[in-house]
Amino acid sequence: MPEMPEVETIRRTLAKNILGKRIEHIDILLPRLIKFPEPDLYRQRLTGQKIVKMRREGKYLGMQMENGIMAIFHLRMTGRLCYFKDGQQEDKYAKIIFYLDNGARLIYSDMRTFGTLYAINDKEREKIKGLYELGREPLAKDFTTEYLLAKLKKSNGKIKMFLLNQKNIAGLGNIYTDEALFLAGINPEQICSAISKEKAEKLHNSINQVISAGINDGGTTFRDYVNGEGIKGKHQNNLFVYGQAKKPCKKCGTIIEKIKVGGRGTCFCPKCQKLK
DNA sequence: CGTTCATCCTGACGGC
DNA sequence: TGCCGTCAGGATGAAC
Repeated sequence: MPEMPEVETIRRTLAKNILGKRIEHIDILLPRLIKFPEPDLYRQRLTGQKIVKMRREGKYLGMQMENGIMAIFHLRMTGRLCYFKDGQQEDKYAKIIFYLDNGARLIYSDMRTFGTLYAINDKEREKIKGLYELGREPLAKDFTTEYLLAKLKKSNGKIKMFLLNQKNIAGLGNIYTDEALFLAGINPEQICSAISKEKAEKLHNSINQVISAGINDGGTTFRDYVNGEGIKGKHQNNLFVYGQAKKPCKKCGTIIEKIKVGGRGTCFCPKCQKLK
């Protein structure tokens, strides 16, 4: 489940391997994953181009080409983008294959095929609604307590859903949302507008803390996630609540509960995260 | 406009 | 052993 720390780890591990390489040929095994432009034009825009920079915005991964085109990937749930050395066997869910000029391949694979791919110039950003509507992101200078508090005051929904909404904060998913709420001591069903300034400040710090811990651990691997070199993350060993249902809370020993909030599985400690 | 809910898809797992 | 239902979860678009 790639969230910001996972996508950032993929960005870094791919940059090491593919910057300066040229795409010689593209195999499109599942064309419907390419949302814009049409697959033929997608191939045309990227073939022969040199990869000059790797970017990331929220959970979107961007591969900047020398002709100004940006190849954008959103991995959704089970997408993977990995570098395969010459002769290395690809996995069975390979969907889009980029052949590079050193004999290696960059392979987009996806078991559940929810991922989305694009190739846009800088005037076409509105083609990807989720990208240009992204909120500010954790660890960024402009992600302040004031920004968070102002957004919270305007929301009548539950904090869990608020944090998952990319328009509010870019890059959080189910894992880091549950973890941040635990660290801040906030119940996932808490109504946003009722959250105090003090709690908002605590939440702001907790979000930054869990995201940087996730990046330092190279992401969280629960089932599918691997980085750009096919290696699993380590943050699954450092989780407080996500995936810990029926286990004792690491802070107070109370049994961690799992409930549904807005249709999403949600883990929390009923004692550390009391509803106010 | 804000919020909620079903939907896309495949595989793993539990119950019987 | 096999069949069925449920769950996993990011984003989108429809419905309210």
